[in-house]
Amino acid sequence: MPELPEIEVLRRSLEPHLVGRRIVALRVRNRALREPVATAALRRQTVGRRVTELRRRAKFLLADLEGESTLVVHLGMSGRLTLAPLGAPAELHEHLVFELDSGQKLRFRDPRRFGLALALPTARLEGDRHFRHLGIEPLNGAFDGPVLAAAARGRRGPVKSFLMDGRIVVGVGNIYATEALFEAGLHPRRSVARIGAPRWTALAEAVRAVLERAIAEGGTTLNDFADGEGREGLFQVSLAVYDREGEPCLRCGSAVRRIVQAGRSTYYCPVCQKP
DNA sequence: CGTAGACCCTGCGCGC
DNA sequence: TGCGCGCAGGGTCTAC
Repeated sequence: MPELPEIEVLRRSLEPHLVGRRIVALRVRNRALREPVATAALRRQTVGRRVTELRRRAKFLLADLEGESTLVVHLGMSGRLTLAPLGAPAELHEHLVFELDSGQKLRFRDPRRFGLALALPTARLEGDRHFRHLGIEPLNGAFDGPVLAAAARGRRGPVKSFLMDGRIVVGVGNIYATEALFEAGLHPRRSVARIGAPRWTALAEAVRAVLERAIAEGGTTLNDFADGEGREGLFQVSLAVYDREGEPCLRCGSAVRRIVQAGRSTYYCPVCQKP
């Protein structure tokens, strides 16, 4: 479900409901996520503490808590975090419930269970194995063409895989990698060894622009994305090529093509995006 | 070292 | 209707 824009939209929607609130109880209904939930440690580092800040790193949502601890949540493919009144009945696949002193509860629902929830000492976040390898944030000022070009030096392989490699740049998943390549006029199979400085700059700008537009539109709701208050995104109507196989390219009218790279669908315009 | 593929899991839409 | 198949927004581990 979620890439960087969806997590950022979720973060903004949850922020006013979580910051300043205290977690008063944690219910673990199913601990079999991507990594088994360490129930006791999670409870010890969250319950009784007030949320001081809600942040995002890559596709992780980070709730800093009193006492120098941070609740880390990753939504995987199908995860969802929503607020509900304390008395609301549990949903199917509602694995974790954080009860708040506001009379609301924060529910983590994830049918496929590729998601993740853990708590870490705030100071140890960056060194933790989940964060250690992460690359640059694409909405940072430091992200630009030369940064991409430098990261690509000595590498081979298709530019789409490069864009989706979190060790290079974080938060860009299958939808937004596909869209950014269209916007930059780059064929997804183009080798990173055959991209020059101007194209790297165009690509960095395309990544940033696509992500920012998606955030402004509330994210992309293909099936089930919603923010913390259940609002769906609108960016799917702005998608230029993703999930549009056979439909006309919005720029030139050619039929959009679909290929599979590293097991994932890629869509592109055979005219606007040259190999 | 870097890259491709399998795999984790459930749900949905499609064709038969 | 019901069933099987392919596919889905992520990440990690293994085999080359």
